[in-house]
Amino acid sequence: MIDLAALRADPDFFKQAWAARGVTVDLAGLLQADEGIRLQKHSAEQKKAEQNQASKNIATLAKAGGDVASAKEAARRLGDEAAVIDRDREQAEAALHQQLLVLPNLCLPSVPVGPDASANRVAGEWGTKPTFAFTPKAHWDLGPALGIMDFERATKLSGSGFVVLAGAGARLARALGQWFLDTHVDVHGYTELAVPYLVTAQTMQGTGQLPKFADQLFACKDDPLLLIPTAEVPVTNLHAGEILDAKDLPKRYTALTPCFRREAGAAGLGTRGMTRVHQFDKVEIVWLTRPEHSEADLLTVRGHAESLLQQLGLHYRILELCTGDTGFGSAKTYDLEVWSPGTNGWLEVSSCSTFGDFQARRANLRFRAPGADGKAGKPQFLHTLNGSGLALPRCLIAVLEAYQQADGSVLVPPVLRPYLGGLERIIAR
RNA sequence: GGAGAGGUGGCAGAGCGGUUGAUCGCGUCGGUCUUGAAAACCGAAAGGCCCGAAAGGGUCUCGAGGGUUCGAAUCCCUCCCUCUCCGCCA
Repeated sequence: MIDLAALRADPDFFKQAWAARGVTVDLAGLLQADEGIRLQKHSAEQKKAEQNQASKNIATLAKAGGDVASAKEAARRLGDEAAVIDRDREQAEAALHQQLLVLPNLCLPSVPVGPDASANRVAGEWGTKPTFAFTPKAHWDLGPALGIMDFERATKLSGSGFVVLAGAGARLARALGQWFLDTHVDVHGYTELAVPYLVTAQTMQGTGQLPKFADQLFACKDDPLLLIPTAEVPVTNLHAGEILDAKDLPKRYTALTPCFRREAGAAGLGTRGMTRVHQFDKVEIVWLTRPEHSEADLLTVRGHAESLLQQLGLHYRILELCTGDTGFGSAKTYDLEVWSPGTNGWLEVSSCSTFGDFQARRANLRFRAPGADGKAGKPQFLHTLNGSGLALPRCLIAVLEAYQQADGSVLVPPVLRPYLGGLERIIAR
């Protein structure tokens, strides 16, 4: 949610920032609605102030034994008048609120301006593309051949867009998740959380999935709960409505959860294999931090995700998303894309973003820092960040394809072997 | 799912329908005292919004939403949550 007071103060700034994202907003309409609401609020409050005063007078008058009938009538009228104005105002406010909820965040000045993904900037590259003395296979051939990946039976169970992992494949996926989590906790210093996978609509609104992206969420039939599309949702909302102490910031959490995504609009999911599925596991890292640190913290988050890819020995590149490709709530995003030799393309395995105070406003995430005078300062919105660290299926794909051998077997990256009981090579069986 | 109890400020816990946005205590912060600390004493301290350059003024908030009333933390209704007991269950 954007700051309405800031919009009021400098509409042109917002207009330009939204234009950079390719969004046109009816600023005049917003400001007019805002102005009207504030006028209504003021006049209703004046009526209420008069009514409150009248009520006090009635109390003293009644104690003195006077006749209060006409005073009551006058007070009632004031109350009724205030109620009429309030009703109108509440309607206008709700309408304005709905408009604000679907407005995207502004990008930071450092974000490259551009219309779409073609304008994203490659901000770095690590490692080199592996070379093969044979033609490397794609994971959708490799996996089934090794007996560790079963698309047909998954379709039987759940329809298209699902996968069953078996044997060493299932264990390799689990190994990735465990190792990601352990690294974040033991090396990077995160606090691990195990969170609900079903959350309320309000929680979804806090991080920005609702109301705009309702068609991407799985919902329960008989309960008002929704399946999380990422751990970002429950983790970022963990402290919703709270005022945190500045000395407790930054809060740094990590969690491994399944992610459920309808991928509506991606006809047939658009891709073969398990690059895009309705359910996948992901380790997420989330920061709640002080506003002045958030842009620097974003690089730290990205670094934590990168270190995993480096230790896995996977070639990857860093994309700095342009204004037109930056997600709805994000102020700045880096994507990490890993090289997939089997498909000769890049796979997004991580997206690291700072949201500024956009989510904090929605979820009412605040902190209190000591003021200049040493006294407790006013509560203020904190900043939220998150990054995938990392998404499991595409890492699994990259590992299988990059570590495949001429005989169809796959070497296990050394860093994962302890999690696979020492297994060094996955062989068809 | 059934029965009962309850939801008040960081915590604990009062609160006849009328200066109660809220007693007291603990904790927190500032100060006095002290070499320093503790103790003691003094003092400060909820949040949102509106008007205002500011000073200040106003309004709303005692789980949420409605209702009764001139006036609701206090009365009524609905919902949510917590606790205890029972049932079911990984």
